[in-house]
Amino acid sequence: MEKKKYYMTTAIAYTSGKPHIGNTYEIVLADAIARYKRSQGYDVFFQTGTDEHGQKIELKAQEAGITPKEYVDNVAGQVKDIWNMMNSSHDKFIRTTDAGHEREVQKIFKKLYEQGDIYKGSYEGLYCTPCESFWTESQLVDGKCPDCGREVKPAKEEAYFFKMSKYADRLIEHINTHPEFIQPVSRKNEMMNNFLLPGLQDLCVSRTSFKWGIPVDFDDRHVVYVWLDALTNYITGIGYDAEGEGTEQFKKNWPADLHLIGKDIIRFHTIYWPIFLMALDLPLPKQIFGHPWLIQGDGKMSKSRGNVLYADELVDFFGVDAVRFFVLHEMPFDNDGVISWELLVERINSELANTLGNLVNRTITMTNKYFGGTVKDKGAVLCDEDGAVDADLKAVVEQTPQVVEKKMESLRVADAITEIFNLFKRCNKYIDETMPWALAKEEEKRDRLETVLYNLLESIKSGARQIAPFMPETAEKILAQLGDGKVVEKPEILFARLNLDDVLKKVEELHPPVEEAEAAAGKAAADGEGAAGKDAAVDMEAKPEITFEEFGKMQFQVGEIIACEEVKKSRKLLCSQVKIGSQVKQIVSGIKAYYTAEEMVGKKVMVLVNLKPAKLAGVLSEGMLLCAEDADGNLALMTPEKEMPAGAEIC
RNA sequence: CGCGGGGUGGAGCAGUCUGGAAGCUCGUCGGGCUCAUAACCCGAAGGUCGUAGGUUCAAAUCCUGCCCCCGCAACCA
Repeated sequence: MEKKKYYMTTAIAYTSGKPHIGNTYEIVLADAIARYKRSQGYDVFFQTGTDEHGQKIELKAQEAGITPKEYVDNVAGQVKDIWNMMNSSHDKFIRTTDAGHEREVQKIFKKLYEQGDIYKGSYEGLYCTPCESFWTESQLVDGKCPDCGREVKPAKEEAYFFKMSKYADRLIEHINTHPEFIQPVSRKNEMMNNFLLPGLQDLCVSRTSFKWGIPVDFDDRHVVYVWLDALTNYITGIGYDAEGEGTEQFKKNWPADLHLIGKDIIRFHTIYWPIFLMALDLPLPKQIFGHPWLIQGDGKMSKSRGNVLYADELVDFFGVDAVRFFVLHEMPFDNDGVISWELLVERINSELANTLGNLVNRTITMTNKYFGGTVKDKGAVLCDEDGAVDADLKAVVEQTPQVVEKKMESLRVADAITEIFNLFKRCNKYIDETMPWALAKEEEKRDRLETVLYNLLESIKSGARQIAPFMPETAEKILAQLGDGKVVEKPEILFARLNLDDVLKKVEELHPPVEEAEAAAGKAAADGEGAAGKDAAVDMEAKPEITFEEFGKMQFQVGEIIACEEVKKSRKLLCSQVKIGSQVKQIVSGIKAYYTAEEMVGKKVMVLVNLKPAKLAGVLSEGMLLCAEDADGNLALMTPEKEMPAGAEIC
């Protein structure tokens, strides 16, 4: 019988920087699904890759003083390394800068243009020249540019648009008749209510404002804008041809069985992508799963606190499979999951070291101790109770694959892993129920003892084979240790128990949080106030040296706050009237969380006076109140240490 | 009225669509066991399911108002 094909993809990673653990989660999840499907006999093709065009990358490269291509080559290399390190078993890694992809995107663009789905139009809107941005009527603040507060004037910019509305009805119909199309289902309504039912706007599919993209071949001032470029990787990667039939591989694999993506881009995959496909007269993918995000549990992400988590560092600490296990097991189906050093250690100790590692270890030890490493199935039971216990263990072993399959079918990977671990827990319980060490004391119970160990070994092997898609290396190690007929003499510890304090200490050494800075700044602080020790110092990245002249450009003065109110519709802003000499300036500051409007009034504060005015939340701000900020973002206003009049220069 | 997610024993979550005895993991306490990585097994304590109403024989679950958190966007000037 021919194997059923299964084509799945991840989103392609945007190459603006090194992917962190949250990005890495997706590839691990995809890989687990791919491996599972393969184990089920599917002929899987698993594609991942990188999305490498766009203005942001152009800018990043410019900052780094290299070409965009050099920049993305570098990042794409990092992405590949991390994916490989995580043991991703992808069959293809596509880059949107691959020549084949670029050529095909041009052909697709042209085809859609020629058949009238893409038309040349213009971005009509209100243009702010200094900001080089278009705004709609509704975005304006007091009729002016929301960014800089200056005048805008009507302007047009040429652009290509895709006629979304033409296919909307067909898409709505498809979504309604294919309830499994969007996963989790809760997202379906969101898409329908927010975008489809109110009516789709045509999508702008080209840009002229930057160059780093795929040129529109018949109009090279334009570059293909991201979605048409990125989404099409799913078909170009397997050999789609806009002018022909495409490769055998394409014919075999399309439509995709699963697009695995983050919940943030569900809209693009469930609306734009299907519509593009309709326009190309291709069948739609069977399922799109918008997985939740992994978020950091221990406070805000902050480099100075060393809690931005990257896969390679976690792997250094815990090993690939422990990290794979954690992200797969800890991720709820439709809620964000939490990751932190503490949680990692807890899970690794409890599940991997205690439940699984220890089980394998104790089983092997007993097999060696009592039978020199080899046991056979003697089928011996001493009483009815023994029979019942054995039967129960076997039942669990036999049922687990089916339960796991059910979970995996609905993409509930975390639950599937839980089921497999229930099998291991059942094994631990079995040891307690049968008490091999007691059996070993009586010669006439030797056959029963051997039977017990045989059952155990077989059960663990079954569990190990099932855990393979999720923890491939571990599964292999367990099977190797249990051996075929003879267990190893000295079992290697699979997962050592970790001490949380040791781990945290090591983390701290790797990311010196405050200590070093404290030592450096310690002296200054010590003779200032008596409150040394407790006060954590803050380290920040050094900025380039400036000249005295540059410093002199900044005008600092003491200001007195004579009135202050909250900015409506804003969460962070207070708007103060600040008296500086004889004039009064209006200054908006993001300090609502730390000061109330009332307590602001009357304060003498340090003001940067000659900062270019800007609008914040539609309110004009004509300067800046200076604050000190600690590592947690707490703010304290700077005030003169002795009484000074409003307007006094600070120099 | 910007968009969205969430508030369930000390911690992290499931359960909510399809009302019907409040569950999982960790932690705590007590017990058992000693083959094992102070691991394993059993038991217990601990919850007004954010809050106020409503529907119902029955609400964590459905409806309405309110409070509080968190992302994104915006606005940390």
